[in-house]
Amino acid sequence: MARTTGSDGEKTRSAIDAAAKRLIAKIGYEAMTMRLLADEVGVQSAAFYRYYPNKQELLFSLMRDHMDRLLDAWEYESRKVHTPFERLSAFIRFHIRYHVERRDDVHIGNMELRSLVPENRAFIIELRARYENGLREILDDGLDAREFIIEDIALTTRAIIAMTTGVNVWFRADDRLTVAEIAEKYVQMGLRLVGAKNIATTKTGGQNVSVGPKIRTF
Amino acid sequence: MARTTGSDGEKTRSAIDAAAKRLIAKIGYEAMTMRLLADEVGVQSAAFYRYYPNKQELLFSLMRDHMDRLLDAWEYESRKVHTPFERLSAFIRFHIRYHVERRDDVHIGNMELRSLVPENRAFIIELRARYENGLREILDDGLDAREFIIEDIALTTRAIIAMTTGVNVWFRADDRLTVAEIAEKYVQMGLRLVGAKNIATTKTGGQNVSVGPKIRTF
DNA sequence: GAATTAATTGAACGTTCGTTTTATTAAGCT
DNA sequence: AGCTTAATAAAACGAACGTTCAATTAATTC
Repeated sequence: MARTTGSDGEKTRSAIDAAAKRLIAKIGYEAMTMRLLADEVGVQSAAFYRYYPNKQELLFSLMRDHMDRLLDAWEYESRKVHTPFERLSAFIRFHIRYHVERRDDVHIGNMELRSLVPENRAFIIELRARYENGLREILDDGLDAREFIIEDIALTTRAIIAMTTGVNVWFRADDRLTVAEIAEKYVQMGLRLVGAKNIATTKTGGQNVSVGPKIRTF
Repeated sequence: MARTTGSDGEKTRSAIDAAAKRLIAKIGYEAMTMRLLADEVGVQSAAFYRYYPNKQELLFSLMRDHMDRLLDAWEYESRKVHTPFERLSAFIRFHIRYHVERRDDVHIGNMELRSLVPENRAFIIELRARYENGLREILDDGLDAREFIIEDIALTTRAIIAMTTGVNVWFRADDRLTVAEIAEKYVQMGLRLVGAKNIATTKTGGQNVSVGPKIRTF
């Protein structure tokens, strides 16, 4: 046999991308063999090489595309907000939602950096730094405007990124909380972490009521 | 040739363990071939099978031993502190220090869970849950004693774990801050995250001075 | 409808994988 | 000194790896 009826290059390409994301996220890049990938797509493994020169280029392409989309999405989102308080809230909300909705992409981005050859790895790391800088600028501005209390901006940036990215590790769609609810709780925690002015933290004060809906708390 | 002069089973075993930790942390379990491992140790790959039945058992052994040591170390450390405030501070300090000092172990523990066969994976996940429970109990007690303000204990537990574990991702020994200094900053952030009573968060109040040394702040 | 291009198969390539087998030598014991 | 056990080397195993190649058929173009 050879070309199959109804075969279409564009469809096959996106089928390869989708299958690769699923497989790499599930078992890892090294563990995903070209034959496993081909089976998932429903073609022979040789068909792959019409679309990518090799396995490494597939991984790099998936990771770069993901980072491009992430940066674009945040740039778009960040235009809507202006005060440091609003911007930090928006960042955390955006980060958690986007990451939970694109779990495979994010998981691959976090786990498979080491599977990239050095040149490709450096490229992706640069994009990641650019994304983190978005948060750092918010903290900087909040500090300048005396809206935040932060001892160490670099550390706080990393702490917020790590904390919010961590949601992906344990989140399951059937959890007791929706993504939106979780995001709001993390917004609260993030604001408190930077000592945002209008977040009460005394025992009696309770939580700020100006942000997010009332949510059940287990 | 065969047995080499000066060869010693115990020494070879620990040489294998040490080399495997380095290699797996660096390039990943799947990417570490038995020949790479043997080269790192300075033996033939067949020698490995005197010490482990197969590659999987080596990974499982490394991960289980690490978790056992971690649990023991925290149990020992936790006996020294009693109030929720002290206990949370001690946990964060311990977690960061221990994790930074055993980077390879921790990195393997976080990255290679998926390389374990299901039975082994379940075993390690159980140990991880036990460790996280240690933190959860502290938050529980702090809430009961009205020393903490926490909306959601499960989420806050995960946030603190993620935030502190994240240090391992970026920490380098030649950074501007020592491990101890970083740990203290995270203690501050952690305490603020749970609204610990005697941590000031008003703009004028500045940071709590009762915990940790004064440290330069970049 | 013939020629061209796109998409894929099936088989094979050489290499490397984890592991096993067998032989050999060092160390420890009596 | 002779025997036993511990520790390794060297070579080989079949299986699986990423990738290539030639052949073949579907779709498109003229």
